Amino acid sequence: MNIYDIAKRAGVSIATVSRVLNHSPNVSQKTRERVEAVMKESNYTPNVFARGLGLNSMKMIGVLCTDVSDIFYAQAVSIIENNLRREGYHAILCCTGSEMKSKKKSIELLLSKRVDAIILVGSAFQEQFDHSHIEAAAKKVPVIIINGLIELPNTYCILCDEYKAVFQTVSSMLSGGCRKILYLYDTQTYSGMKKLMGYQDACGAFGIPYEQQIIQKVPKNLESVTQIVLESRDEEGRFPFDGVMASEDLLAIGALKALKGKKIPVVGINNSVLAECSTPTLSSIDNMLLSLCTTSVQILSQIFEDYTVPQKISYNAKLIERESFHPGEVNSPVLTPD
Amino acid sequence: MNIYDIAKRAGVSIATVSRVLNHSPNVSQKTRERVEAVMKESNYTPNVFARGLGLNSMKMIGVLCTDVSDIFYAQAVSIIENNLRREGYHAILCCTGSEMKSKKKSIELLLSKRVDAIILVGSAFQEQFDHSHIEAAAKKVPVIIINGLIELPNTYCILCDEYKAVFQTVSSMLSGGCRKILYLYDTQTYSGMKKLMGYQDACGAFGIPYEQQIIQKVPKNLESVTQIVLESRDEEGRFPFDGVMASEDLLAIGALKALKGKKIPVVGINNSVLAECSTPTLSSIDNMLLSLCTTSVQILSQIFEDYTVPQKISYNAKLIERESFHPGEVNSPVLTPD
DNA sequence: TTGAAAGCGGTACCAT
DNA sequence: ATGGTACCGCTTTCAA
Repeated sequence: MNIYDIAKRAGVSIATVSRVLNHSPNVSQKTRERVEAVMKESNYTPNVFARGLGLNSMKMIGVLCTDVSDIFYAQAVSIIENNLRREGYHAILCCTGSEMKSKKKSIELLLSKRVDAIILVGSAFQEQFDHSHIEAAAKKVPVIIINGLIELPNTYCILCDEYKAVFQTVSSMLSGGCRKILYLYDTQTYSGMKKLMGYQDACGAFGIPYEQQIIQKVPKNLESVTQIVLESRDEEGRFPFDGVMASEDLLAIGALKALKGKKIPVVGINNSVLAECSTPTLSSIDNMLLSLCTTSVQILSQIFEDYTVPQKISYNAKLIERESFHPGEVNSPVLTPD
Repeated sequence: MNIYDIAKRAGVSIATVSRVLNHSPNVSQKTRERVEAVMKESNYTPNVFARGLGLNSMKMIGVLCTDVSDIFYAQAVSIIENNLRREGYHAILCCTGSEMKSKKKSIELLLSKRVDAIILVGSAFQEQFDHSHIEAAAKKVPVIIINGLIELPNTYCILCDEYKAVFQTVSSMLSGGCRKILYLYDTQTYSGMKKLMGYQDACGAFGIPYEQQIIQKVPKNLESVTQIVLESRDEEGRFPFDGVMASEDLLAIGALKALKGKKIPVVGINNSVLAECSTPTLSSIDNMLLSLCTTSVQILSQIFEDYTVPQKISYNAKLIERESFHPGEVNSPVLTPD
C-alpha cells in the first residue's frame, strides 16, 4: 500500500496525496476528505524511508551515554527521551561504555544512520585531548553535550556548575568545624575534575594544607568503598577524617556504611534515589539534571528552527539536605574511636 | 556524495559500487580495491534511507518501557541495547508511561518508523483486556515481551517465574516462624499479580487464613511507604506483622526504614542496587533480568534468521540473601513494642 | 487546485 | 566480473 495506490483509489495524482499527507493548504476540502478517507480505509502508513530519502531526515536523535544502567544517566535519558518525543523526534540510544574506540564508533554509526542531531550525556564524552570525532560529527549535525565543555562550532554545552556547588558545600563543612575532609571519587571525567577542584579550592580557602586533604580514588562499588574507608582507620580504630564529600551518591553511601551511624557529615552528589534509601538518608548535591536535559532538547528544537542559540548554558547546583549533613550545624571537632 | 559519484570516479558502474558496498564476492580484487580507495578518499557514507527504502529495513528495533528512570527498566534497556548493537541493530527507545493511550501511540509511531521488531520491557504492557494494538503490531513485526505473557502469533514471551520465587520465599519465612507477613505492592501488572498470588498461595499452604494476610497497596515512594507502615502500628506501637515481602526493593526499603533495625525479616524483589544501599542490606529476589534480556535479543536474531523459536521461555528467579532475611533462620514469634 | 515528472540513493535482476 | 536498468515510495518543482 503506497502513495500510488491511494492516488488511484481516490482518483487523484500522487502529488495530491502527498499534499494531503503533508497538510499542504493547497488542497480543496473535498479532495482532502476523499483522500483521507481512502487512506484510513486502506490502513495506509507512509513509508518513512522514502520520505527520509527525500527530506534527508527521519526525525531521529542519537542519544549517547556510557551506561544507562547507571541511574544518573538513566534519569537523564528518560527526561531527554520524553522531551524529544514531545517534539516529534525519536531517540536512538547508544550505551557506549567508556572506551574511546567504542564512543567513536557509536558516533560514526549514528551519523551513518543520518540522525538529525547527537546528544552526549555526561562529561565522560569529554576526552583529555582528542575531540576529532566530535568535531567531525558537529560538521554534519548539531552536537549537544550535557555536563561537558567542548568549544567547537555547532557544539552546544549545557552544564551544571558542580565546582561551585562542591566548593560551597565543602566550605560549609569546614566552617562547621571539619578539618580533615575525605574526598571520594571514582572517575576522572571533566565533571569529576571540576568537583575535585571545588574540594581543593575550598580547603585552600580555609587554610587546610594539602597534606590534610585526603583524596581517595575508589571503584564505583559499594562494598569496595566501605572496605577502603574502614581500612583507613588507625590502630585505635579512628578514622583519619571528620567529614566526607563524595563525587557521587553511591560512594557516599559506601562511606556511610563504614561509619555505621558515627556522627560525621557525609555529602554525595547527584541527589539520586539512593540518597533517600540509605540510612541515615544522604545529603546530596542536586545537579539539576531535569533542567539540563530539558534545556538540551529546547536548544535542539531552536537550532532546527534556525534560531540563534547560546553555545554554553550553565546552571547552579543546590544541596539537598538530609540526615547525613546539615550545613550550619557545628560538628564536633573531636573524633571518637569506633 | 553518492553511489553515482563513486562509480564515476572509480570508472565503474553503480552496480559494481553497490556490490563492493555489500561485500559481494562477484567483484575482482582489483576493482574492489579501486572502488574502496575512492570511497575512502571521498569520505563516502552510503545513504541508509535509500538503502532502507530498497530493503525495507534500517536495522532498528523499538524498545518500549514505561519509564527508564526506573532502575529496573534502565538495567533491562541497558542489557538489551548492548546486545542489539552487538548484532548490528540500533535501539529506538520509547518511554511510554503507564497510560494505555500513550503505549498504543508509541507502538504505532514505532511501526510507522518501520522498525524491524518491537521489544516490550515489563509486564506493564500486558493489559487487562485489550491487546489489539499488540496483535496489530505482531502482524507487521515480531514482538518480544519481557516479563509478560500474551499468547499471540508472532509474539514471544520471555519471563521469570516470580510466582514460584515469591511462593518459596514466603514459605521459608513462614517455616521460620512468621505468622503474619505484610505484603507490599504498588502496581497491578501481570507480574504484580503473579507475585501476589505467590504470597497468597504460600500463606494458604501454611494454613494462614485470609484474615491474617496483610496485603497493602502503596505508592512507589519511599517516604509514603515508611509512613504507611509506621501508621499500621497499634496503640502500643506494635507492628501488626512479623515479616515483610515487597513486590519491589524500594517498597521493602521503605518498610525497613519504618522498622528501624527491628529484627523482622524483610524481602524485596529485583535485586537492584538499592538492596545493597539500604541498612540493613536487603535480601531480594533476583528475577534474572540479565538472562531475560540476553535471551530476548537472541530469540530476535534467530527469528530474523528464520529459525523456529519457542514462543515462551521461562526462567527461575533466585533469592539473594543479605542482612534483612536469611532463609532457614528461625525468627522470634514474639513481637516487641517499638 | 491539480497533475506530470524529475529527483532522492540505493538494491537486485538480467544481460553480456 | 561487470554494466544497464527497473524498481523502492515519497517530495517538490513546474505547468496547466
